[in-house]
Amino acid sequence: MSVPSRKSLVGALERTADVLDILGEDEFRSKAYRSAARSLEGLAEDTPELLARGFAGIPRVGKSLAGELVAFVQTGRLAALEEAAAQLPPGLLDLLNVRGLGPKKIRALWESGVDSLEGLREACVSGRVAGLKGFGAKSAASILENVEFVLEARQRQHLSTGLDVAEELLARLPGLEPRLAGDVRRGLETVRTARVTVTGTAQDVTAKLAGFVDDLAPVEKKPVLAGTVDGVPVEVAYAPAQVRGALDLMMGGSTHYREALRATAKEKGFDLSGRGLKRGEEVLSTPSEEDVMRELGLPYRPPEYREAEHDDVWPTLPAPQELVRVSDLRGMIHTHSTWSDGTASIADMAAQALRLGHEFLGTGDHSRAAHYANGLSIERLQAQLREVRELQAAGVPLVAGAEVDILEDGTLDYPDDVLAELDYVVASVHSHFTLDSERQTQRLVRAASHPLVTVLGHPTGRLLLRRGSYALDLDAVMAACAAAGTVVEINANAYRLDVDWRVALRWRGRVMFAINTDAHVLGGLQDARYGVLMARKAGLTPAQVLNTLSRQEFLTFVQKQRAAR
DNA sequence: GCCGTTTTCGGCCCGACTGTTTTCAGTCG
Repeated sequence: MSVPSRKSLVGALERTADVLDILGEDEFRSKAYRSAARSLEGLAEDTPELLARGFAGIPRVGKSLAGELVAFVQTGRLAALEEAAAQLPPGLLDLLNVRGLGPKKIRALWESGVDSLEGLREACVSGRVAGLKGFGAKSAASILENVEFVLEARQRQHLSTGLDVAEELLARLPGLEPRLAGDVRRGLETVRTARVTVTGTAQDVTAKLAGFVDDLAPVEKKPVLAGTVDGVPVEVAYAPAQVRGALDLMMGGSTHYREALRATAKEKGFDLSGRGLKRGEEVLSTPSEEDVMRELGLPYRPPEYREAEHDDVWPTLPAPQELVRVSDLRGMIHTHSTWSDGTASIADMAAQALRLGHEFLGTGDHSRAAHYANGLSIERLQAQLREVRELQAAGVPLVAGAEVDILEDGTLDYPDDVLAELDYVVASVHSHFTLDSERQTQRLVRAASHPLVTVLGHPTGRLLLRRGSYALDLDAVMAACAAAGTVVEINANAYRLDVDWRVALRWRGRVMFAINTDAHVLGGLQDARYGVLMARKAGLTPAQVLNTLSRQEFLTFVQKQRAAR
């Protein structure tokens, strides 16, 4: 049995909290599990180091939980979770993903006979939900809509999840030249399957993955083995070296691109499939994707640009080697600390950013309206500012900022004279998600046009696989950013990836973007990777990304931006 | 379940919104 990653420990603790909530246990007990999960998430060490010290000395993890975690690592079972989960139908926890449903409502639904998403959909349609105590026609309609969203989303994973699994596969397939394929290779924001390709045979793959991939089995008529890892669908496609190029192309997706390429090949008298490029009965030698394209007389299209949205524009976009990379990011701006709802101090966040090879950190804690996130009053903001200036004097490369709430009317949560003291300002929406499109648009346009706003944070508020954008004319907001010289955030958190890369692709060259992690924990700074993948799909070069500037250049940029307004 | 501590047990983030109620429970950020 493999050692569970720290991420799966976090997942197990969160799941325990969810189950306890639905069972109606002491809410503070479940909160303890949840805050222990947050605490583990924020650590830099992984499971072996934590096990070595018996999970001792971790904030919010006491003797009892430390013991449970040790047992979990050793046996793969979390006693508290198994005991609690045994009392629930297995499909019931999926209801937690439905917006508007919390533990209490889920319990009520369960008591009325609902035990799965499908059951809930049926109960909404039949009118049973609307008749339940505490529910009504409006909530039944909204629940139905959200259930459909979740049922659709259930087919997909966040990019971070898919990449974690796919990279674990790569590590377990040494000697077979393993490479990423499919959605994870193209860096799509959500993925259906964690897919890799190898040079070899089904036997080679099986020998290396037995015991790691569950239910590993051949896919009919394809050179592919499929299974699951932690419930995530995986596929490993294999081919001899001579046809590896065709395999990589065909397993590289998207479906749209693959089908178009097959059709073009057919027109030219070829047959292209995962088993190779054929002309008549002859299988052509195509060890690489480039070889296939050369035989077909077609230009090579980089994986980043293989979505339908790229069809008309990709030849005009920069070559992959010109696109922004993680190593181009010099500043990690829009980050949180213990001053608001982060788990690490400013000094620790800065040290971590430097360890990761970046040059400076920008603070960006929540403003006073964000009570739930321990948002900073003006007095606390100014105290934080003093701490930042002291750290700067001690040589820590920082810039001082804040993530300031955009209020309902589009004004900001701090007065201008306070904002002016900051080195930069990120303005974000965290409330009033349900305004109609016209008011929401006016609100964001007003904020984006504010003379002291540097960056518009996560512009649509979407949470991938959970909820879409609030109602909004996004192009009107982007136009306002272009007019005011306001930078648009590509929030790199794998659950947001907001603004969408398709929008960035469309507005590329007209507005500047910032790839921001919005990190609340030390490990969150590494999410920059996902934002970079989005920026690459949008065809962005370092010059189009604000935080590729040095600290001094960044400060100069903000000064010029303010002066121009 | 964790924490801080008056070292044994009480407190644990909180205001706004929604849809249901008929004064509020549940959810969200």
